Amino acid sequence: MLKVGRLADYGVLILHHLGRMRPVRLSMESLSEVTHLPLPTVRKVMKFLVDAELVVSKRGPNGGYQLARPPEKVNLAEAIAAVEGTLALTECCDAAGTCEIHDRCDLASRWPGVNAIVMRVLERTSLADLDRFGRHETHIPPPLRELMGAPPGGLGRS
Amino acid sequence: MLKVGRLADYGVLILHHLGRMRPVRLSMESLSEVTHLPLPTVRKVMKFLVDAELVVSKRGPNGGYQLARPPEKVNLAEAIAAVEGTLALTECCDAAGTCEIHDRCDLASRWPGVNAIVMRVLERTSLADLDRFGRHETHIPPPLRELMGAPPGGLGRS
DNA sequence: ATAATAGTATACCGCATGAGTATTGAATGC
DNA sequence: GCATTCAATACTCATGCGGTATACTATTAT
Repeated sequence: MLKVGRLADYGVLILHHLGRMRPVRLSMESLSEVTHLPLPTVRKVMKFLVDAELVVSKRGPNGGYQLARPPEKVNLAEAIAAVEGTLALTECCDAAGTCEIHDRCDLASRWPGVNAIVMRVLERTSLADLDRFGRHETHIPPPLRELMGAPPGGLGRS
Repeated sequence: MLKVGRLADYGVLILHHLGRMRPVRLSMESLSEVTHLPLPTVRKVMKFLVDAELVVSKRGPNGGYQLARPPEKVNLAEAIAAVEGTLALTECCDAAGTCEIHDRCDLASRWPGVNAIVMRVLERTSLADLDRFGRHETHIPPPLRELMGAPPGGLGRS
């Protein structure tokens, strides 16, 4: 189903909210309330986000979390990766992949390319870009348009 | 981890192979051998591919499967969807979604937009395009370049 | 200093999902 | 009618993931 796990989804949701609230600091409890997610779940997610340095935390009374960077500078790829680890469409794409067929598979060398493209789509979509997506229209963030307009032969890094 | 299931991966592998062999007809047993996948697994996958009308089957002696369309006309989105059902990054994107937060979620209306873009990337990448992906370079299939509405004359790469 | 606040770290459970397998049935062609 | 090959169903099993509980540590206001 090509899905991102719920926790990662929650992560994006929380990051997005923190982005809108910046630079206000929000406690886990506040986040739990505003997102309607159970507190223990929020706890779990926040740990990932802190480890990934996407949010900064402060303890004590009046502590809480705030987005480490402006929302334009946080992309979906890193948000998802923070929670779920390396993004990999297939095992072939994962560094720690353990596909038994790998050696004899015609596609083992092809999947990473596909993976890279999907990744870039996510990389070039920021938390701020999310606000521009409506339910039915497909707004395309400028950085993405640029990506796809790249000359044949691939872009940038290889 | 944003992954596609193994069965779907197998599906693409098989479709790709059928594409290269077209219009030769291949039995499940042959497919099992050439892909190094267990026969029962191939059976399972083929059912999905037939139901989705991506391959046509023929029974009896000298029966087998062949790709229903030329490989340029079969894209990754439908290949994956054939095995895994509707592609949906999150529950919000799924028609049959049952997200408890949905009503109160800030992003419920935004995810489908992101989903749509990723989908298009997959839609515009055909089985034939796979051959153009090398391990380390990121070739972008022409239909994909065109997709994002790149201004005429194209843009320099980032 | 102390208490209240709030983040940090672990450890556990149960269920849903998906991978893999086996068996039996139906169609085709010689 | 018999060999061949696909079709359909049903089942097991393990893994992963979502969800939860609990105890601990750090910070700061007063």
